[in-house]
Amino acid sequence: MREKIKNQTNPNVSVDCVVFGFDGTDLKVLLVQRELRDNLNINDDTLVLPGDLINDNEDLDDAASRILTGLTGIRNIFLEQIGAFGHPQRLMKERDQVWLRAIRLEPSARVITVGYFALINIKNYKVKPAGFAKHILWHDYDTVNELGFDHKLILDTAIAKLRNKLYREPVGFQLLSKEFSINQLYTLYNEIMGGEIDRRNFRRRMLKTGFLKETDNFQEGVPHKPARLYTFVRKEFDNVSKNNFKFY
Amino acid sequence: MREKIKNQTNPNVSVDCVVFGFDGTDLKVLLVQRELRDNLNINDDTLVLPGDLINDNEDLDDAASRILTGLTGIRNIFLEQIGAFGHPQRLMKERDQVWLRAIRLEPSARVITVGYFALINIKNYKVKPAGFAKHILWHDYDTVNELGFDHKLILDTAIAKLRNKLYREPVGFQLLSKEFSINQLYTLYNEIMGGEIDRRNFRRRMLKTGFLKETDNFQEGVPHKPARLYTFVRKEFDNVSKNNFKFY
DNA sequence: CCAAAAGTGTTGATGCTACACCCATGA
DNA sequence: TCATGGGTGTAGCATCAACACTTTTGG
Repeated sequence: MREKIKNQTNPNVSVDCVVFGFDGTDLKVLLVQRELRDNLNINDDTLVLPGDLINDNEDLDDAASRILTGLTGIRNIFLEQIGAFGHPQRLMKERDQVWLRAIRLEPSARVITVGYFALINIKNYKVKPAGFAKHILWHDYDTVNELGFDHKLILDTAIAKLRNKLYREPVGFQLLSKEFSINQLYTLYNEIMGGEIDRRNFRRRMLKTGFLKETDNFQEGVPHKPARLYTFVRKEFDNVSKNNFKFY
Repeated sequence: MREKIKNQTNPNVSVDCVVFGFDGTDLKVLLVQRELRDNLNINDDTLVLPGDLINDNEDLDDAASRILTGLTGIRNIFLEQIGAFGHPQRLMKERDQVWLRAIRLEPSARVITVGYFALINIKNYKVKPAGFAKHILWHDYDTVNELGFDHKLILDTAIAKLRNKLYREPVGFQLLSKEFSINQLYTLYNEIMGGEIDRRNFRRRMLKTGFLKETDNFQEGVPHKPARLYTFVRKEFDNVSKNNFKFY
């Protein structure tokens, strides 16, 4: 049997992470198949967000970092708190309880969770060979249905927060490679906003700001005219942004 | 000696509330002088946000409501979560520990707090006779200095969130009476934004939207031309707001 | 030469800023 | 009649949405 939680774990507070990634076309979310992750045999294919109870001497942000580094190997991930989720019944669905009884010292304890969202460049995340890491998967954001616990609610809150941030802050660049084309940036924004941004106006607005620095590099291996690549210059952005800049 | 906390209280999770009010001129915050509130004798005049540990069967939002209703008598207060604050040392300043030892069963327990902010019309809050409620006070937002625990951080986060919300959502009306003049609305926005909004342009923009319905009532008892009063019509606002409306 | 995406320009409407002055009222 | 805030008007500039066509490359 699996070793249960250690003593310094706080039984009442957990952290869950919504990790967004972008593959050039679609927005993705990192999900965990909990039965596989925890190596159980309870016939449960429920998907959940990666998360864990916090340690008693650990800051909330650090707990979130710990979870993400454990999953992806990446350090210094862009991370931001979504908020606390504490409905008294949030762990009480029967399926969820089965899993908790298998894994927790106090399966019926009241647990408040603190949600975080992260943005990572999907190419920096090495998908480990199937079988070893089958319990982790990049799921299309658009087609996520039910998740375990209240994780769908956390995901919905995360996307709202992301959209909101995207409006004024340069977080989109976290999801792209260091060099990117304007149209990749456009696709990203358009996808996340689920909406109809005009491609031509978007391009013009971005270029006018001056915080995109053009490089001498172009896309390679594409079956059409290769686009010029740009980098994001934070210093320039900070100037522009004082002037109440908006991305869309 | 004061009765200590009851058994069903969760020792690891609390809720703290930032209550903003507006008196027509200045933005105010509701603060508590903790020694007086808890009827202690520990020579401690530290100001803190109103807050409490949550009960184990109680939703976070409900805990915040409970605290506010207890303080002000008002039910159905506008309330919104700010986020969780969980630095491991957040209760460990010596002054804070003195107070905790006097009041808590587990004064050194790790406590994560969830912050909320509320907006109330200052006139709906009956200030009780001094002596009885001296421990509660409306403090000018501008002149708040240090607070106990990490409450200054929570307050700073709250004002940022308020400013952000103010931009797109009609929360300002929560701080005014049902009927208000355009210039009262202007003063409120200008005060909260700490900034220089043009009064005339603000008025024009607000009136153009159509979600302010003019009444036949005017200010009374003012030593100058009485302003016409308006009400806020949410239904109209929802129309306008689909169209990406911004307040400033 | 075809497909597919990159890249470019214009026009009209709208909104915003930055202004200064008169009005109505109570004291 | 004076002080105080209430209320109005305009002109120029900047921004934005809406829209279609040409260019460059790989296959």
